[in-house]
Amino acid sequence: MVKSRANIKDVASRAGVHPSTVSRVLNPATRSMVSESLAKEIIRIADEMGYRRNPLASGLRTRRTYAVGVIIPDLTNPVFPPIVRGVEHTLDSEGYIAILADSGSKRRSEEALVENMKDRHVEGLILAAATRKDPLVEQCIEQGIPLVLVNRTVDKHNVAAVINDDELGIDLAVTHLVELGHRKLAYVGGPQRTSTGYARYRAFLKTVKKAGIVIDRDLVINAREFTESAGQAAFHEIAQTGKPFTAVVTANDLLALGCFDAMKELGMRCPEDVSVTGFNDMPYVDRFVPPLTTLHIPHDELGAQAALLLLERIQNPETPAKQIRLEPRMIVRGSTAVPSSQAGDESISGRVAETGA
Amino acid sequence: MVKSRANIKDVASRAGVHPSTVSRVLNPATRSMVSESLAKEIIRIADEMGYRRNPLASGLRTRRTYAVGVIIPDLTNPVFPPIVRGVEHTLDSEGYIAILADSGSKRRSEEALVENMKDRHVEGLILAAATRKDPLVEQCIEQGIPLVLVNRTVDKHNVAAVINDDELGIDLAVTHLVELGHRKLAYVGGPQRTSTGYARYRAFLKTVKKAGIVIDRDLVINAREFTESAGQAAFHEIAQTGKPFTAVVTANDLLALGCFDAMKELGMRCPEDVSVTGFNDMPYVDRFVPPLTTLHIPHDELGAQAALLLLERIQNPETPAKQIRLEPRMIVRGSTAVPSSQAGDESISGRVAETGA
DNA sequence: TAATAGGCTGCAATCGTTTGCATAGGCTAC
DNA sequence: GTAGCCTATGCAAACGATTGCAGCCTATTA
Repeated sequence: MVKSRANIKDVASRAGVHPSTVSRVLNPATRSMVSESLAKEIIRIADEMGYRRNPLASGLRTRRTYAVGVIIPDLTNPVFPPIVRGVEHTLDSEGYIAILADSGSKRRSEEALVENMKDRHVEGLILAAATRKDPLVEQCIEQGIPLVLVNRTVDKHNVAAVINDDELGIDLAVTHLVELGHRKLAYVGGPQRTSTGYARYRAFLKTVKKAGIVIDRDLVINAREFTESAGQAAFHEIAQTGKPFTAVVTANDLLALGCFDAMKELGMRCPEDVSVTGFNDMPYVDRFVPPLTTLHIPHDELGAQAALLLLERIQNPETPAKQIRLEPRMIVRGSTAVPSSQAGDESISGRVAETGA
Repeated sequence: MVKSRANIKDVASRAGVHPSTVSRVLNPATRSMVSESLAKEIIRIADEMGYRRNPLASGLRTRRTYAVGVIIPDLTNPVFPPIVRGVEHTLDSEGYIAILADSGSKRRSEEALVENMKDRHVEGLILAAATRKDPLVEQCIEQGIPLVLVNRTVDKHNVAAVINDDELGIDLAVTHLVELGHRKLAYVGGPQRTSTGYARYRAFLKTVKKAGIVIDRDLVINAREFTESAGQAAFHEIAQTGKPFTAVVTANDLLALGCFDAMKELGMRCPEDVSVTGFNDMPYVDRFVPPLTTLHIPHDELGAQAALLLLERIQNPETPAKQIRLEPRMIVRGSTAVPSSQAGDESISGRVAETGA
């Protein structure tokens, strides 16, 4: 404000050349057009004068902003900060900035946010909260906005995304429980409108069949939200069937926490009565009682890869829409254990009946 | 990219007027210059054509970007997401965007980030990680960049900030403990280079004196970082003195968690042997063992107020630099209790000696 | 030695808006 | 009826950078 920076014209007149020459020197792609000695001199002068390119002017002319929009459903959900950080660091190292929008409060629709981003001429968009059939995603694609999904994806395969390998994750969890000796498994899943909720649910059914275990469908509940209270309600619903189970696979740490809550209310102990696995490895789940056995997702990496993929697609819009799947890692903690000998029938269903009545 | 939006010239020619007239109509401040009927007609046409102002062109001319930079030390520290969310929501509702930068990885210095923001012509800056004497802050002020600190502030009073009332918070914690009957208090503080670390430390000494309690200075340790391991180390250091204490006031939840860890290592129980208070009320501290008694800070509100304050200062740079202090709220949970009768001397120091040897 | 090629640099238009100034009416007032 | 004023609009110059095109100068070649 006080004194505006030197502009390209200032540099030019100081160097005794035309502004266009300065522009060419300062632009790596066109630098070779200018004789080396002059280029060096101009660079020296520009540095000396503290010249910095004005991105507004430059962007106006070139229609590039070196900005991408990042839309997050809820930044206070501990899954997203590391993703955002990964995205931001990667973007920054490539000279891009991240315009962050949290669509959390329903005050504003995601459409409005995307519209806003478009107005700002972002060069691409990273969406962390797509649903399986997301009209917003369709819209972006139709409009030709480079788009990368992260964390969740859509059913159609023609959109770039960086996600977790849900099937592998569930497989690891189920295998872990089976190896401990569990045979009667329950499942608390997430909303089927999300790719994670859906994929983990499908994976559970598939993995379990592969392991030769027959699942009682009454012990499989998909919650409507990935929240503690939804997990709690789901566990109660499962317990209320009175059917025996020694372990619960959940699709998300928060759901697992909800299960903990429900178990406490029902007087059940984890892992003695029922083992529980989570998904995500949120911060501090190792400090809960019991420490949660869960699947670690490299969220930073998810974000970094998403940013990279987006930049690639910005460079070359014809790049086919890759789907990158990162591997989760099983973290065994205290919420899973060998099923207790008398586990199963009477002990659990008895307790439940007691409380449920 | 496919088809570029209608621009002001398109709208003008469709309306049969000069672009400047359209510009005036579309700008609330100059709308009254144009006859009402024509204005209405132009607006209709602009809407119909889906006209959207090009912020690059507009910004180039007006030197406004409606963008502010938000610099966060580490987004994965649970304190910051709600702040960022508060900031972002408020900015958005005023037509501004948030350019987020996480200075976490030391790869890039904060100076570089600020420089970057300046290059991007942000209209102001929100800094969440100032130290008490922050050269960066000085630099921003010198350069006349509207600046608001949030979460932490600097010693000088001429800079706008939205922070927590640290003194009140510590007062609440100490009062709570004293009311429970504690007299022998220890303190685990944070880095004195931060305003929070410093203010809480000063507040502790002051409050304790006010309460007529004499503090053994060996039981007061300021950790170098606000981390679990630093808290753990500090607690060990305190315990190693062998001096009696029944409660520890900490300057931060992470430090408190570190104390939990150290106590576990020393075979001490919380709250039976020693009560612990935290500061921040991070998510999930209610699920730890024991659930942490701490001070809740309205972080969203902190962020929202900071954004508001910044916008105000952008509007009118002459606005005096207000410091807004939000009140923390005491949340009593399981980590504090009445001191046990035999608490203090032998029991604790005995245990410590045992382990420490 | 003259023609030509090619490498450097300058020229000027352009990106889309904004805004000080000019001007054309219509109106009031004398 | 005309001078003067006010209002509504147009004009054109910015804002700062980029880039196709033109032109100059040097070097190469015949």
